[in-house]
Amino acid sequence: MPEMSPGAPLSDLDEMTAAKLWNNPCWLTYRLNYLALRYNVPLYEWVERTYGLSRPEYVVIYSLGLKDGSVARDIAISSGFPQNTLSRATQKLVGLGLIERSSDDADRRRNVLRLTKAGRTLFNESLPRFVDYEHMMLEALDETERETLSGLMAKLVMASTRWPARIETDGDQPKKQTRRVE
Amino acid sequence: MPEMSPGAPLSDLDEMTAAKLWNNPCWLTYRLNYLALRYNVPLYEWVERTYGLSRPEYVVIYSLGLKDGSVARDIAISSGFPQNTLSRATQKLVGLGLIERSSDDADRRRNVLRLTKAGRTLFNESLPRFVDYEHMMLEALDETERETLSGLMAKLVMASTRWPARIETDGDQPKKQTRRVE
DNA sequence: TTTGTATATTTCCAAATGGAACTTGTTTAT
DNA sequence: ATAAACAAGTTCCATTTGGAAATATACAAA
Repeated sequence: MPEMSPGAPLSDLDEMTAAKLWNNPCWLTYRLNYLALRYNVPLYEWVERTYGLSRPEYVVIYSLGLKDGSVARDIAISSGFPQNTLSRATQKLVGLGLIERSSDDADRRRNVLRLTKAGRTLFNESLPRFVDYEHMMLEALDETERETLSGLMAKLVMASTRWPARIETDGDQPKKQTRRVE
Repeated sequence: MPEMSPGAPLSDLDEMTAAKLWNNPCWLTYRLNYLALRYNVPLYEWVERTYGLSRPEYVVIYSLGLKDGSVARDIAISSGFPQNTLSRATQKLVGLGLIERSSDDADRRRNVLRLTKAGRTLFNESLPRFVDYEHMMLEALDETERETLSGLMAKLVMASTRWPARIETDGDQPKKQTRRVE
């Protein structure tokens, strides 16, 4: 179990953040969440301010930018947003003329989603902000380190299909004395 | 810019997830979000089911478990939840007898939060689930790789204090043709 | 002092959220 | 074939959320 206690540069972190980073049995997952947050918050705030789109709405645009002609369910699975949230998001984006929806002839339950010209333009125009911010994050590492990090994270992702999506409750004592109060 | 196209084991990923993982200019941040989600969803669902506590409520418990005697603001900064959400969470936890709140005599704006015995018990009892899940995630790596990953993520975290919390809008064209429709 | 600014927390409220039920279409089993 | 099970998407609605204003305290400057 690796542990790091860096010398100087944590001075500008508050004590609790420092504790969560350097003195946390779940070092990996806290760092994952912390770094994800540092990225998501400024970028999605920028999207909201610039285009008036919420995070799930932009996620639809981004997802179709990477793989056009998908269905809402694919976006739900790959993004973690629930289907009804994405249903609302696609409705709004159709209204804005950023995507179009056409039902799949082979299976008419499926609504195939595609970027319109305007949607593709928005994607092309906004993507560099995301890429630039990520590049700035990676400036802390040299090229070799970036490749190492990419490889290690890829290993985790590939292993992730074997991780349980649900944690079972202990069969024994229900132990629910704190449930339901109010 | 590293890129990975692993041979076999992505077969059980759907196509859009695969595109986001292996064909995404923002490989780092998508993997961060993906791995964080894979961890957060099952664990916080388990917490809700087992203790009836929401994610921000449990975050308060966890934060105080790592650093007791903090104030709500420390938890907000280190967790990313807004202060009013944590204010509500602490109120509920006080009502449940899991934490206690006492105003700091030196600065009476500050409400110092501490775990009660029951809160400490809940923390001690639940922590192993989080630790075990993280250990399971790390089984994909050997000890050397874990240390490398820890070090690389620590480098990013230490650099993060220099990342902007807000992305400025281009001074030039306002370009807001998609704002406000409905 | 007094006045102004900053900080910690709470309250207000309009909007977003997501679980569950529902609709429509497809597949499987008998 | 027909019924049951399943799947994609939507709607309903009670709850949660978080931005912004309000409150209370502290600190700094004139």
